[in-house]
Amino acid sequence: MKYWLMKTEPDVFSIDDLKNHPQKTSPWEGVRNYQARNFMRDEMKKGDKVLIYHSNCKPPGVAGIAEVCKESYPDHFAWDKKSKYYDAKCDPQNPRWFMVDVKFKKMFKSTVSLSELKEVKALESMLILRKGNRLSITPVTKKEFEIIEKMGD
DNA sequence: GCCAACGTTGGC
DNA sequence: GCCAACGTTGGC
Repeated sequence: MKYWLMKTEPDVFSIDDLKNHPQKTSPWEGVRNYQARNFMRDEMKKGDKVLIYHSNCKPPGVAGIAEVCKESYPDHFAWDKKSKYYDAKCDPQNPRWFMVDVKFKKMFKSTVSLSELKEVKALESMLILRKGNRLSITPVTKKEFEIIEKMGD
């Protein structure tokens, strides 16, 4: 089993939105970055654990936990002209973008903020803490996941 | 709102 | 294939 961190802007889609979805699941649509796509398409498996990270908000940080409940399939929003994730260069016969579905697991009592994460020595190699990192999906180690989960409880 | 860091685009 | 210009991300 693998561990991941997925960023989302809570104004657009928050962990509360995930919790309130039918069956508490949702497709993770709209990823338009090849590296992040490759993680979803090739490496994310059912049952993998996911830290849900809220970005572009106060405070930024990990808000809770989800898990992968459906493995990759084409992101059909790419050819939905009404979607804000529409990509004119995409051909449904040859999908370019993929997504997985995630299921809500739990909300932290309070968000484990970015500044708190930065204070933990054992987390210093996390990609999310690197300056200028913009990748919206990053792998995390089991240890990192467990430390953050404990911080949130 | 600012701006540094990054990914993508497109001319050459 | 290089790289400048551009658009986006995201913390502050």
